[in-house]
Amino acid sequence: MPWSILEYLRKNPEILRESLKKRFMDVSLVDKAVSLDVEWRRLLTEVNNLRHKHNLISQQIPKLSDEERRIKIEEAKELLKTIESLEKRLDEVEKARDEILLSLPNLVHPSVPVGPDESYNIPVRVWGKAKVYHEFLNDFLKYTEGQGVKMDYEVINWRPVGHADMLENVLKLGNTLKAAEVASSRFYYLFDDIVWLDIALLLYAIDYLTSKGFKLVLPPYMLRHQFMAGVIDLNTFKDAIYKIEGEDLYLIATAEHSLAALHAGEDIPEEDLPLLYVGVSPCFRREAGAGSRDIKGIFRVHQFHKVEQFAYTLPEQSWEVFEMLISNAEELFRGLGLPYRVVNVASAELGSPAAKKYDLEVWYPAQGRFRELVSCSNCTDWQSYRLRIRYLRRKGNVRDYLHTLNSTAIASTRTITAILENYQTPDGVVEVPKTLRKYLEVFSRAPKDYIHPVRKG
RNA sequence: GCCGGGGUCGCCUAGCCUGGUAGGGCGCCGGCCUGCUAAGCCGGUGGGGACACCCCCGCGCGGGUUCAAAUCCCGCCCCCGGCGCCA
Repeated sequence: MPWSILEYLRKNPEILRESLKKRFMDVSLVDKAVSLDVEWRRLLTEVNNLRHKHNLISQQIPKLSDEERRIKIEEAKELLKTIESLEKRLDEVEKARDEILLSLPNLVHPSVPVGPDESYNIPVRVWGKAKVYHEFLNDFLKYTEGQGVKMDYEVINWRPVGHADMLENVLKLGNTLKAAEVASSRFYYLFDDIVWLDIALLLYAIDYLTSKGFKLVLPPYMLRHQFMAGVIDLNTFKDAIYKIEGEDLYLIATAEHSLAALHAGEDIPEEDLPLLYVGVSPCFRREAGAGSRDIKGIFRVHQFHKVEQFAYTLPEQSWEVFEMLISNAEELFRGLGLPYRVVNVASAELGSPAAKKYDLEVWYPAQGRFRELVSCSNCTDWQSYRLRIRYLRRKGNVRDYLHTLNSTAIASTRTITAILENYQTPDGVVEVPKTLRKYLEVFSRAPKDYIHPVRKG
């Protein structure tokens, strides 16, 4: 039972209340869970005692004479009626308790800034030299020095074209209007050089992480409800997840989901930990709560490709691995030459599974703001409890829930938008980041140095 | 999709027909013994509640029959083999 949340519920519910407060959630959930748990334990003891009585009678029956047997069977039947009604009550209480328990978010780590929205995110690091259009200079300084970090920049006097216009109207290598007609909005057709770019970005991330010892995985793109529910919370389910009609299958919104399910129900020997995986998959997202935000272009779409880092660790390793995952992501973006800041995400923006989250946000010169390209979370034992994944320590026969972590390595379409804004020149040409060239060289028709706008014929 | 075989406490396996407290082997943990190791012996090795004794639940999952289900019945999942279909 050493799931941290259940343990605190019984031993120190105040910790849970504090954590819910930090997330700006209803604290009364804890009190409900505590009283239901007390009631559950009381009923369980009562039922167990009666079941014991019934077992004793059952065991006597085969040894008795016919006459005595009839009497005992009647007695057992009477007892069963009482047990059944109590069991029904026990079952109800247990279901009610578990429903609350499974709806509780992870405990917020002490180092997480407390705040109701993303404006409370705290920048922890910056890298690179941002191209800042003079009209955006105030905003840029607000997001950097205004929040306590100093970032290198150069002021430019031409306004870059937004990524959506670059794709659709300047390079003419994407068609979201036709995709909207045949699929719906937030879908896209991409062509030629942008497709090569998508592939090269994936290869780049896969190459980097496998060379660091991560095990490469091509996972299932769909999961059963039971396993999906083990990885995400109800809100994510509602807003992000597509269901296959008529089947108990759900499209993954990230390889994280399949990678977390990879060891569901298993006990992993401690000497095998940490387990480091790099998954590559398409990601499907309903974006149900997004309204008309980022409706243009391919920044926020229903499907994209992503290379994902996933780790299973011992509880005492997870914070160290957490820093390792974000630094891997940072290294990838330094390789791409995209200027970024890393923020420690505010408590209310964490999402239920995470105890702490870093976002890596790249500077977008045409939009004049930082935008999230990487999300790195330590889910501690929140997912492993639901999926029943434990580590096994032979010394002392310890079996306990391990920690799971996940982080984007590279999400293809969003990274392409960042390249389109950061690598464009005033004449509409987009330079290909040098790191990607080795992954493009092998293809005869892939772009090598520049992506040029189509000339009007 | 159809037909047949199967799923037992980490692994292997007995029990199922003929209902009556789930047994054995291996591995692992702890102890005893021993100059050390090995062997040998003893105990433990699924979940939960009280945590001192103890008790309940657990044989792929979910129902049913019964005083009593690993065992009988129904539905589902997965694995193996055959047939069909297929990139």
